[in-house]
Amino acid sequence: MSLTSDVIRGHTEPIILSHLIEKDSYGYQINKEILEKTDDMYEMKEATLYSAFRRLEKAELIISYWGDETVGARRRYYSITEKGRKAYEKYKKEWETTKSIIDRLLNIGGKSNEQ
Amino acid sequence: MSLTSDVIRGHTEPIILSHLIEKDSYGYQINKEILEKTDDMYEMKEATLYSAFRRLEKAELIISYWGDETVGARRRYYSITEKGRKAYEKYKKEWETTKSIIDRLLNIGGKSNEQ
DNA sequence: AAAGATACCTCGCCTGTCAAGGTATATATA
DNA sequence: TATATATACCTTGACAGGCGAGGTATCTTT
Repeated sequence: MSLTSDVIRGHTEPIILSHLIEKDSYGYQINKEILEKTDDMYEMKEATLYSAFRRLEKAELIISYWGDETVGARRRYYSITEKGRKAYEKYKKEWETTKSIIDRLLNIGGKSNEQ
Repeated sequence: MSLTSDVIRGHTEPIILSHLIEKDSYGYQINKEILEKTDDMYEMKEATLYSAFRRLEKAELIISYWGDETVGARRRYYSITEKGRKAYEKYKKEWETTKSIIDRLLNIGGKSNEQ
């Protein structure tokens, strides 16, 4: 594990949205996909994930429905809304800004160092 | 103002350290320099700044001393320690990792999209 | 005299993370 | 048969960092 929770804070929701943009999904699956995508460098804890689902649904960025599994444990699927897509696009742009601002504040990038 | 507090969380301390690497400084000055560096896009709130100073000093990443101003308000200067320099270098490396992981999780960068 | 800049500080609320605990189903293994 | 492991959901309560709101003191400008 590599990322601290303080650094990931603020990205939890966009990360979830980015998964739901590709396809409807459910908690357990998103959790595993994050692990895989990051080569185990980041694990979103279940409690964190589910509390984020609650916030996202309340904000109407996602909606949920029960899967019709006839076998195995039931799954609650989440689907991104139009509002969610827009929020995600906004988040992405903000992230580009964030990166450049933090780079500047950490003196990274070599831009305008001299003179 | 652009950065949210959730996104900045985890960067407050490295940002302060990056200022102190260049020169000893004090709260009010660091605060203004952050504003200038980011073209007013990010303001570190005073309460945030001072609580970070407390943490950093407790962790021995910085030390403080009173300036000898004979005029104007007194200033408490902060100086980065060797431990602080090392922590800062570590933070910087971690930030590079963080950026690439979040990029990946947000589907940014176009890397490995198509097999 | 009043306002604004410089400079410090604390208290207490709010919010997101997460350890710890729980439930239920299915399958593999000893 | 029991037990472990994987799948799948969930809640509670502690904790930590950000920050609004409030405070103090000095100096300069109007």
